[in-house]
Amino acid sequence: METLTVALDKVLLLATLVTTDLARFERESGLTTARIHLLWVLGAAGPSTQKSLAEALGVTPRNVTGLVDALAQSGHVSREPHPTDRRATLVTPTRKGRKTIRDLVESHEELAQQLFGAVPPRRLAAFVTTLDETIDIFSRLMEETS
Amino acid sequence: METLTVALDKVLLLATLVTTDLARFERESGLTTARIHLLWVLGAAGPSTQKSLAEALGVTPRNVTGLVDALAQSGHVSREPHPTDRRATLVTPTRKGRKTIRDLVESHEELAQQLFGAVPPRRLAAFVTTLDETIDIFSRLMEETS
DNA sequence: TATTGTTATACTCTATAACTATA
DNA sequence: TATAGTTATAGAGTATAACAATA
Repeated sequence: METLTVALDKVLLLATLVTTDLARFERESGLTTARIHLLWVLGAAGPSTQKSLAEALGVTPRNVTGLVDALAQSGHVSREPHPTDRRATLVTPTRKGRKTIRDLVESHEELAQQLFGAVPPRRLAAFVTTLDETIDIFSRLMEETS
Repeated sequence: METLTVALDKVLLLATLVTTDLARFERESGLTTARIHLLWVLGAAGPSTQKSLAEALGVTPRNVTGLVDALAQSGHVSREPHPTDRRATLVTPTRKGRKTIRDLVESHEELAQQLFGAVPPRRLAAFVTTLDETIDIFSRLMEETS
């Protein structure tokens, strides 16, 4: 039973370390977590309405208004007219925004390599497999309790 | 290289799942993350000055004032006079606060068992070992870049 | 002179509700 | 009538700066 607690502590520690790395990107880019998250979604989905961003981020449309205001102010996105729906706007990354998204992807890949690059491939495979099992168990637990 | 990205994605997913579980505790207790964190530290350290809480939590003393105000209002802690330093107060958990801390510890242990209880012991040992390596690498990386 | 905790002020993220323009 | 996005308002967490009481 003690082994179990040790393992969870390590997962929590790892989660903290990953969070810390994201914090570093925030400092360097001058952006906040919420704005980075919006840019990340925008990078994956392409120009989007604020409604769809609100759904993807799991926040209210009002909140998206504020985030887009800030990202427009800092020059990362612009509001473009929707081609067919005059009520809607298409939030679109600017050149600066696209560069930030590229940096974010690179930082993500760099982290993956530095985090796991030195682990022997055989052990890495075992790690991924065990993590898969763990996540399966965890996911079922979450479904039961929610 | 692709395997690396997959592995990091799983760690991020796991971190999200752990966060989700904490959110459940928040809903059930009516507390927020910041207040739970303070209670957690208090449970580990015992009655503490606000200064030491600020250092443990990595926030400003002013912030602790607000968190202790809220936790005192909800009946989880009280401000007691410091026995030797009349400037300082000893933030002390009430009976209700102590119960919440016990629930939090139990929830933590329960999570550990549900998360890892179904994993065969041999695999669990491998998991912990691999995670140790991973965290070593990650920690060194963090030190270099900070 | 240094330290503990407070008041004052401000910014970010988040929410609900009411409203405007458009579909 | 329904939807996209806004203004209005509010609460939580965070910060810096100035200040009081005490060390």
